[in-house]
Amino acid sequence: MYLLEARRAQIREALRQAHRDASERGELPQAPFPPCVLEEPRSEQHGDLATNVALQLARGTRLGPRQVAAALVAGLTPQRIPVLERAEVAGPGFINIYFRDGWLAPAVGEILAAGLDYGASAMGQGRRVLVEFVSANPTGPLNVVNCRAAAFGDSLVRCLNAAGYRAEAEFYVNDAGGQFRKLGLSLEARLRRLRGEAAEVPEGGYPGDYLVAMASRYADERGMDVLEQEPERRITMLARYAVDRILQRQREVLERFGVHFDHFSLESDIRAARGPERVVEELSARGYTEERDGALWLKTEGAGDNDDRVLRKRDGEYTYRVPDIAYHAGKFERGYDLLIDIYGHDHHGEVQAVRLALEWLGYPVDHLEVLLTQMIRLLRDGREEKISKRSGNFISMEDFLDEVGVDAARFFFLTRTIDTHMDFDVELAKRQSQDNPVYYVQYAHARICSILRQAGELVAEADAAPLVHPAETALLRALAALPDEIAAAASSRAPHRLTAYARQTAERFHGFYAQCRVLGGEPAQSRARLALCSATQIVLARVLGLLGVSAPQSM
RNA sequence: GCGCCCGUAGCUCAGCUGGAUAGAGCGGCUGACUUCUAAUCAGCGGGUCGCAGGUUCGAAUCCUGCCGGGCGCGCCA
Repeated sequence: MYLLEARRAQIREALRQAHRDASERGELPQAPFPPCVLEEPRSEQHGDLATNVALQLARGTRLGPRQVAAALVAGLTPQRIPVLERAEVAGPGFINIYFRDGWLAPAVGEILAAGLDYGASAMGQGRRVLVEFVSANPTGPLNVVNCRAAAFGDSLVRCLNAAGYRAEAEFYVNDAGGQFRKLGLSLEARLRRLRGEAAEVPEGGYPGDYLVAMASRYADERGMDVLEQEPERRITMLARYAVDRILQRQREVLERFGVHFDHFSLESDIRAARGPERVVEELSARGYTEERDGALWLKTEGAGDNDDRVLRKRDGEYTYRVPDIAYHAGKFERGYDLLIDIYGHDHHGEVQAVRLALEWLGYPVDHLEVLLTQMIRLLRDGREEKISKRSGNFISMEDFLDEVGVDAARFFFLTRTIDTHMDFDVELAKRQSQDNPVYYVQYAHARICSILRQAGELVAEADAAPLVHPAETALLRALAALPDEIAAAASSRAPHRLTAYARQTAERFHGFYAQCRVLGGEPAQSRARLALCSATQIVLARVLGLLGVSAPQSM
């Protein structure tokens, strides 16, 4: 158990004891002891930890909160909590708790012992989680929107794993259906133009330049024979070729971005396994479908959706949502305890229908969490640009990474919650990449590495007791908070908390650095500060690792 | 019209699931390098938390209604 957690548990137990004693003496009414939240007050004048339990307990009684607080404070004694300095009632009934100097020192040893595992917890209890994200159509290069989802999803997976879950990352590939066909047709048109025919990219197809380049490459590699094939066959062949190429390129960019996927699931495999047929048969057998106007509908209206949804079109084809449902059914069958989907907010209208279908198929939909990333509005020098593969107009992830850099890009996206509607000006982002806070954090890490190099000796363990300077304790406090931060980032699905934490920790280190000389001082103090530096280096490297950002040894 | 999301400093955004005096970065202004990396530090200025009600000891946070914006509401994905 980490330091802060141990202190909280100790205090909580003492308060519970005090509550029981006071109840027996008749000072407080008999009532269950509420969940007692102990947090770090915003102002250090309010102590090292504070709680509002007394305010909770006083609710619904005739007693004043301060009176309740006083009864509880009586139980906070140095006998029960050796490190306690004092506890007092404050404001409307808060209990503020002050510890003796040096109470944070043990954190240093904890961190040095744990190394880069520091902050890991068993919160997730080994539960298996599948996180699906990006899942971009394999019909064009990835763009900045995918970049945001990639940064978020990848970091979330890392946080979950650090917090005791067993999380895996999955990419779903829509390599079948209507868009797949249109990709094939678009490539065909490019190939024909190459041969001098006046072919046009079909309506709703993909007019982007990347298919022009791909057509030349195709011709070089395989010639034009494909154009003599039967229409359906050549469309499929070309689409397959294009998807393979594009997916390969997507994987390379994601790799470069530090985003790792454990699984790629293909829609074509799901179709080959007759997943869509099975879904439709099962839903129909259970009475959730209806034939109407030559199509087959899922009866979602009135069940939480504002309309019925088509499953099978009049032309006999399945709508995209059927393989989607089959895919999710398959994910449940694969034995995960929790499924997390990360989609763009433009897909949110589809979520309810898929959830309903899965529920009707008997799957535990409360184990399916759908997180929606908000839209990015793309600006270029203040003017709006439409981002769409189909319009062929977008900023590719590759270009973005070329111009802004991997670390700055990841940090940039991870400072925002996924709920913000971002106005994203590429020119501005490029200009500001020099000012990106990521360098502030990395610089702190590099500075520490420099000190440790010069110290020449490895600090394995040290007596951290001499750390009493305000800048030292402020830094210690930040280091001790990492386990809480990781747990919170994982459980609230909010890895962006860690960018704020990283920045704050770096800030405290820079402050410490400016005020406290590490090398060449009094030996005991110097050793303690060296240990503190070492612990800080571990914490920064750990957080940056969870964010997918590099931790340079020098800058 | 209906659904989801957003509205916090000049700009870009946090605000730990209801706590004490609302924060950061950038931009603006002052200072600090013969000492472990100045990509740093110290300081100044900047706010009717969109508006109006409600819930309670206590609201940027929860509820309702408005106003403004984004995205959905395809037999496209």
